[in-house]
Amino acid sequence: MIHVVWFKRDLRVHDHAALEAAASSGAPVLALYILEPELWRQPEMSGRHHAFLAECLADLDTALKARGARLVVRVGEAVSVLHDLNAAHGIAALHAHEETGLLWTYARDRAVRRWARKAGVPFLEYRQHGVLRAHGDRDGWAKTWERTMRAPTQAAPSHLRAASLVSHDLPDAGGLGLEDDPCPDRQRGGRAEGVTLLRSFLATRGRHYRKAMSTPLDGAAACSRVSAHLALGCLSMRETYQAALRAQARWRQAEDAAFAQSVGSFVSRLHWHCHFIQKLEDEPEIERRDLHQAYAGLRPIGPDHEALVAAWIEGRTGFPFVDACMRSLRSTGWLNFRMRSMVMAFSSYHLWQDWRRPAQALARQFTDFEPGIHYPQAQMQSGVTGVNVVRIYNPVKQSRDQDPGGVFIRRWAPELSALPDDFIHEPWSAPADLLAARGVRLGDSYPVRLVDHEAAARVAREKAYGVRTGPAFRAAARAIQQKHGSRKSGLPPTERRARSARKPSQSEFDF
DNA sequence: AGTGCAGTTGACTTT
DNA sequence: TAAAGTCAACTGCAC
Repeated sequence: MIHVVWFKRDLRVHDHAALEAAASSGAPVLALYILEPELWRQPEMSGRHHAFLAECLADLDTALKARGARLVVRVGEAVSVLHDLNAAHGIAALHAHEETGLLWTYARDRAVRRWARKAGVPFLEYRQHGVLRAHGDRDGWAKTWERTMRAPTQAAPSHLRAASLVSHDLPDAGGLGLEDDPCPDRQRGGRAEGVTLLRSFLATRGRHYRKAMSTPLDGAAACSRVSAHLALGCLSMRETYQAALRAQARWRQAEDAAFAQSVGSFVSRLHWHCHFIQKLEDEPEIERRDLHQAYAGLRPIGPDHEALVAAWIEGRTGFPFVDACMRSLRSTGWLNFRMRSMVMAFSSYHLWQDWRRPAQALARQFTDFEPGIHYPQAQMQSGVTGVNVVRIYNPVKQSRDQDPGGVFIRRWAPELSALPDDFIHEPWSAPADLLAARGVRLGDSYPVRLVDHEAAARVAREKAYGVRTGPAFRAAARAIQQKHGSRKSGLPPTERRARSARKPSQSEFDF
C-alpha cells in the first residue's frame, strides 16, 4: 500500500502539508503529477504555461531526488490514473492541496472525490495559501488568514521512502494540441528561480516597488515577479509572507523607510492575492457568469467581436500605449497590475466587448495565470459586478502619466519611434506633414485607432450607469446582498454612510 | 503694504 | 491603482 501525494498547483517540497502528511505515515510515498490533456484544451491554457510547468516539474523532481524519491508523471484523466494506480499498488491514502481553479478542475476534483469514496480511498485535502473552503464566517476571514500565515512553515522532509514507479514523459505542447506560443522573455519556472526572485526583491530590487510598480518600464524589475511561482505553488504563501515580514523588519531597523514601505505594499498585496481567490472559491461561476445579472447581455457579441479582440490582444488597436502593453505582454508573459486593469477595461469600455473571450485571451498570455485572481478582476474591470465603481481608464492619460518620455512605446512600437514625445501618445492628432516626415503612415505602418477614445468612453459611461439606475439593477442587487450577506448591509444607516464615505479600494469586493 | 488676479493644488462630487 | 469637473484655499506676481 502506498501514500500518494497528488501534486497540482503546489510544486514544491517545502511547507507542503500533503507531502508532510504522506511522509510521516512511514509508508512508501508516491509523488504524482497527473498531466491532464483535457485541462490543456481549456481556452485559458497556452504554450507558455506548459513550458513554465515543465520547468517547475523538473525542479520538483530534482528536489525529490535529493530526498530519495522521484516525481512520477502520468498522462490521462485523474480518475482513471488514480484508479489504475490503486488497482496495481493499493492506495492507502491520497493527499493533495485544495485547488481553487477553473470550473473544469472543480468538476474534476468532485469526480476524484466521488471515485475515492467509492473505492474506499481516504482523500485528504489540505488548505492552499490562505483560501478557506466552505467557510461560513466572513468576519473571521482576515484573522484566520493572519493566523495561518504566521504559523511556522513546514520544513521539507529530509528523506522520503519512495514507491518506485516508472514516470511517463511529459507530452510536448504540440502533442497537447497547443498552438505555437513564442515568448522570448518568459520567466523561468521552478522553485529555485522563485526563491532567487523573492530574495533579490526583498534585498535590493524592491526598494522602489511602491513608486515603480505601476510604470511599465521600471515595474518589470521593481515588482517581485513571484506571481507565477505562487500560481503554481513553487513558493508557499506562508513562506513568502514570512520572508517579507522579516525583510520589512530588517529595513525598518536599517532606517530605510522607503524600502520598508515598499515591502509593506507587497505584504498587503499578498493579502489581496488570497482575498480575490476566495471569491472564485466561493462562487466558481464567476468564470463565466456576470456576477450581477443586470449586466448580462449588456455587451452583445457582434459580428466584429473576434476581429476586435484579435486586434486588441495582438497590439493593433492604434493606441500606442495599449499596443505596447499588449506586445510587451506577448513577449514577456507579464504586465504590471495597473496595465492589466487598463487593457481589460479598454476592451470592455472603449471597445465595448463582452469580457469572456478577452479574459481567456489574456489568461493565455499571463505566465502567472491564476484563475482566482483573473476572473474576479476581469469582471471588476468590466464593471459587471454591480458593487464596484465604474473605472474607465483614459489610454492617452495613462500613457502620458506612466510613460512620459515614450520610452516604453518606442521599445514595443518601433514604427512610431521617430515621432516626437508630444505626439507619440496620440499619433492621430499629429499634423499630416509631421507624420509623413517621420515615416509614419497611419493605416499602413501603424493602425488607425479603432475608436475615438473620448467619445467611446462617454458612450460607455452612459451605458454602464444606465444599468445602475434601472429597476433590474436594484432587484438583482438585493438578491446578491441576500445570497452573500455583505456585512455592510447589516450596519445601522449612520455607520453605513460613514463607511461608504471611505475611499474605496481596489481590494474591496464585497458582494 | 495691500489688493487684484491668474494659475495651482487638493479635497470632494459626479459620471 | 478612474477621470473630469467644481470649488475653495493658496501662491506668486504686478502694481
